Amino acid sequence: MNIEITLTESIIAAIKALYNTDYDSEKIQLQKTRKEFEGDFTLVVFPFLSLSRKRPEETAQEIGEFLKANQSLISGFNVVKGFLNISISSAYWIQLLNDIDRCEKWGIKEADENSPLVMIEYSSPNTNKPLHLGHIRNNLLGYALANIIAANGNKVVKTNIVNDRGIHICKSMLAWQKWGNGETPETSGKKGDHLIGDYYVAFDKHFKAEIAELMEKGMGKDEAEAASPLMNEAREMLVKWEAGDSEVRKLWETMNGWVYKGFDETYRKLGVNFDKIYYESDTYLVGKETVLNGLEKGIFYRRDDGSVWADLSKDGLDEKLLLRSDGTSVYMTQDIGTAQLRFRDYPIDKMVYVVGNEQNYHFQVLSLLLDKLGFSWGKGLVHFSYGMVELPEGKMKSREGTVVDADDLMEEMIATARETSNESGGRLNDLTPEEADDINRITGLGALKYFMLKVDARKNMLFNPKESIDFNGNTGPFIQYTYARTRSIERKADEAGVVAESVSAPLNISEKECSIIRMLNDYPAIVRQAGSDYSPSGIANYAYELAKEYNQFYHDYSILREEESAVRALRIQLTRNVGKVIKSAMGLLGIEVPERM
RNA sequence: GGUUCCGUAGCUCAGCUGGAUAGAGCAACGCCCUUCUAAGGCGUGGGUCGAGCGUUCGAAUCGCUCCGGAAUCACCA
Repeated sequence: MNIEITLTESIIAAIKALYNTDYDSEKIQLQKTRKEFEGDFTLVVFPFLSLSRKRPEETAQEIGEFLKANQSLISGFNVVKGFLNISISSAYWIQLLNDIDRCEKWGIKEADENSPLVMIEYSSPNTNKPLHLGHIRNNLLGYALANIIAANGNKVVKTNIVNDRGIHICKSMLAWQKWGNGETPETSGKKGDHLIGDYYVAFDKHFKAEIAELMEKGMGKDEAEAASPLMNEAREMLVKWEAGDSEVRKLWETMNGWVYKGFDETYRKLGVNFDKIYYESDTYLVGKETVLNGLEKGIFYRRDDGSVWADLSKDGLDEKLLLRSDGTSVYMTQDIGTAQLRFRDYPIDKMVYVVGNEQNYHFQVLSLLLDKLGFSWGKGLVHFSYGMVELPEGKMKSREGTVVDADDLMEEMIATARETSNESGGRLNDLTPEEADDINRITGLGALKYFMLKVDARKNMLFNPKESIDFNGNTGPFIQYTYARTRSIERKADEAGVVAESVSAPLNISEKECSIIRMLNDYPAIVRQAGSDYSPSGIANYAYELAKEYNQFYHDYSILREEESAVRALRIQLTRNVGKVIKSAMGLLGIEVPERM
């Protein structure tokens, strides 16, 4: 039984007995007592003044006395102004710790056959360049969110829609044909996605040179862009692709294959994965079909020039183009097609799209369109909208070469972790190089992941490379370090043969221990909250708070050397459960924790 | 211009279903490694919570109006 619910019920009983009034449990304001006051929970009594017709202090006092007399869990209370601070007995907290200890997965609710199915789309890369910092935020958020939703008792399908067709990939293909001399990932030693990215850049370079040349000859900018032979060639290639030209298709398949191999490596390193991958080349035609279907049903309308539109003015939005006058599809059409295919493949109850906030409007429209087309989850789709990642110099711009590459960044983080562990006394020296590498990989990536996840996803965030590599303070490695300590203590306790299976009252526990148990008690609610708010940052900040609290405890109290065996057992048990919860919370975020570091 | 989001310490961020003296980390300064991992702990300084008005016993939190910043409003994706 949850302690807060029990207390709330007691309070309602007290109000009934003292003031003969039925009070709604929703309106009871029970909160955790602030650190500087004594007690565990605080009842705000201001709302009861009109019932008691007494001053705040007196009201709090009489409610406190009633509670103390009628609820055995309450060991005492004190009154400060209109605040009634209630202390819960040590016996209860010890019992709770035992319960948590026995529980396999504290705070995690597993799905069963009847659980709703949530599909979550994230990553969604283009195949013409490697993943960058913005994708990292997307991938980490998407993966963490999937874990959090699953931990709240939902079936989860992680999906990725790959943008594998369009003018962008034709540009890379064309550049490779012209200047590649048959270069492959094998011959060049480059990762496939980087190789293709290089040709995309090459195209842009030559294209710009062409424009400059044409403008020198007296053309305007738009005119020059339209006349560019290079761009026209790319467009021709796209037309050939759409027509199914075998040569173009073959090249497309080869080059995309290189890119996928590169992406797979990046995803593996980052620790994210997918259950089902969709390709835009498979979905864009379905989208067209679905839109034409909608047109027949009168959901959409056709203009004189042949283009197809949705009128959303009744929903407070504008009109939206769905098919161009030449019959080709636009972004929105493709998303509709992808939705159609997904719905065929899975009994989706809820759809979550992890996509940047620059597309807020797009998803508002998509939600309405899917609803009109009869998708049951259309209206309630969640656009998990996250802010952009900015650099100290400003925004990332590929043209200005300020893009932070995902692979490079991960390598840099791991290298810095290696340096840091060497500097701090060579603490990994007794391990094999492979073991040490693994720990450096875990902490380096942990620093990166935690840095990205601790910030409220909605906000634009500043990524300062120097600061992110700092492993002090509110960082992933700090939490990992705390975990490594708890594991170390457990190992030592095992060696010494100390048994800490169960602890029983009577035992007076210190305020610090009590405070940590209270934090462990909060974990299920934190997971629930993160699930309903779609907020990985809530879990991240909780993990930090818990780690910090334990670190202070670690410094202030001896754990293994406490003479009294019951106290020692309690502290080891506490340590074990802090470790368990940290590992669980970090696991939800997709961050590994090392056994030592 | 319309819509949406953001504005909290020098910097990066928590806190936001209204509650007590607004919290961390970084940066600065001073302590603490013969004691379970110093990637640590303790302490000092630093704030008109963008501004104003309103609701309330009580506002960083809710409402309105401004001011600043971002995104979006393409037959681009």
